[in-house]
Amino acid sequence: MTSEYEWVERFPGLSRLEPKIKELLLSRSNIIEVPKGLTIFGPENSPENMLFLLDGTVRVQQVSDTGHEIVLYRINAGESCVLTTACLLAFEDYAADGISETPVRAAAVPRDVFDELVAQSKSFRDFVFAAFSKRITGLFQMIDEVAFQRLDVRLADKLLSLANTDGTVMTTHQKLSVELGSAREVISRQLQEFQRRGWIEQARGRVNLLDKINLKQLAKHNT
Amino acid sequence: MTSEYEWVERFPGLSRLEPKIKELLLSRSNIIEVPKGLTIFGPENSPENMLFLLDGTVRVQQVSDTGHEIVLYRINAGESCVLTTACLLAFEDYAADGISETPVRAAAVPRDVFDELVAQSKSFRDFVFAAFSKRITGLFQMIDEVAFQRLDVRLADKLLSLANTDGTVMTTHQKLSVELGSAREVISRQLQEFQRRGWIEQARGRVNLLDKINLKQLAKHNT
DNA sequence: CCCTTAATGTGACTTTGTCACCGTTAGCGG
DNA sequence: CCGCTAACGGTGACAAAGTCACATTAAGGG
Repeated sequence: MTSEYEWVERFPGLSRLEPKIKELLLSRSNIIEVPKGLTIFGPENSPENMLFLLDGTVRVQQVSDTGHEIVLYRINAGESCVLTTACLLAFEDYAADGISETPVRAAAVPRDVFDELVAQSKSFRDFVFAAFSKRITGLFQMIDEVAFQRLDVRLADKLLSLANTDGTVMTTHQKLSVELGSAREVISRQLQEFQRRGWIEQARGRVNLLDKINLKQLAKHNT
Repeated sequence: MTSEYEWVERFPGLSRLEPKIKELLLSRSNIIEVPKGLTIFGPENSPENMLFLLDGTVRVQQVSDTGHEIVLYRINAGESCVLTTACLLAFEDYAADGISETPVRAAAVPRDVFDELVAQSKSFRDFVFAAFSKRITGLFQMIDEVAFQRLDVRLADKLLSLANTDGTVMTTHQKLSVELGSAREVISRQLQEFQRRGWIEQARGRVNLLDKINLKQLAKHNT
């Protein structure tokens, strides 16, 4: 089908590539499918390919030697694993895990092809560095939040960003604590406080956002 | 003098460059000198050049909108401002400040030359991505530390890494708090505790490390 | 030598994290 | 359908870290 063979068009930064480059990218990449919940890359199995996500999302998180976990960022459809790529090109150990949060479809580009593309195409270079830039800016902001932002603010923000269109968040307190690099009990208490204020409603494994206005009001000290 | 014209040799990753590429890098770069304490790049003045540090160190830090500050990393002699470069190539706002911590001498490479080098030289690409990789790994570790490590551990670690050969750290409590993204009072109290244990000795604007063994013992839960 | 300023000290309080433990609920195998 | 298990969430007591307001102390310039 068309969408498979012209996946490049789905990437805003890549659609302007020189035709010859597009050809190369398309011919030397493989479409792969990954079921939900799999560790796509991590310290153990360092990736041999750069991935361009066509469908689904990959959650990148880190496990501390203290046993704590924290979500670093997500890769969504239309984005690529640039940070992974840098590490795989540099033969450095990648310190984080990439886990498919949904079923994922992606185009896998071998590292030598990646290198060739960087060499030959200015547009591709721009794409790569722009992606880098975006991620790094994100990491800087994350450091700021973890170090200085109040937890209630961060939680409100995270709830809003994880919410479905109907205002529900299908997750557990435990998972929320990993999102923020906090502890489960702390999240539970904060959610209780939000509930007490009538901003949310809770069920096992789900949070319903009742008052997005106030949540946004609290969260806006952030974004 | 020789050192000026052959600065490339000082960079382990660059000395193996193709002679033609070295030529290009040397001929199209300018040696600049910056006094101590200047903001070399930041959100206001985004850099037009990629810097290769020949002498001195640049401290990269971030100012939160809450007024808090935190040191992200340092660029030492023999290293380059890759993250800055990514952001300048992508025309993104760089969220952090780069401040010369000492007098700095550096080779400045304009962005178009940088792009050309990336295009033409495999060795240069490897250098760039290796540098990226190192920084990103560092940022990941930093997130881990800020989120999960105890402050006493982090402080001991930081004192050891900032210490002079004679075991003195010339800095204030305020500056130490910025290093760790903490508060001055918290640092003061922690240093008092170290002093009570006989691990350090304090003077205004200086900390003397008396018992590095125990400090390392505490810090080793880290590194 | 005074006087300004940066550096440090301190107490009271809030927020966040930790630990140990509890009851509840969903899901699964028999 | 029952009972078991593992995941989920609740709770109190405490420790660690951050915040706020203010006091005290050195250093260095005029």
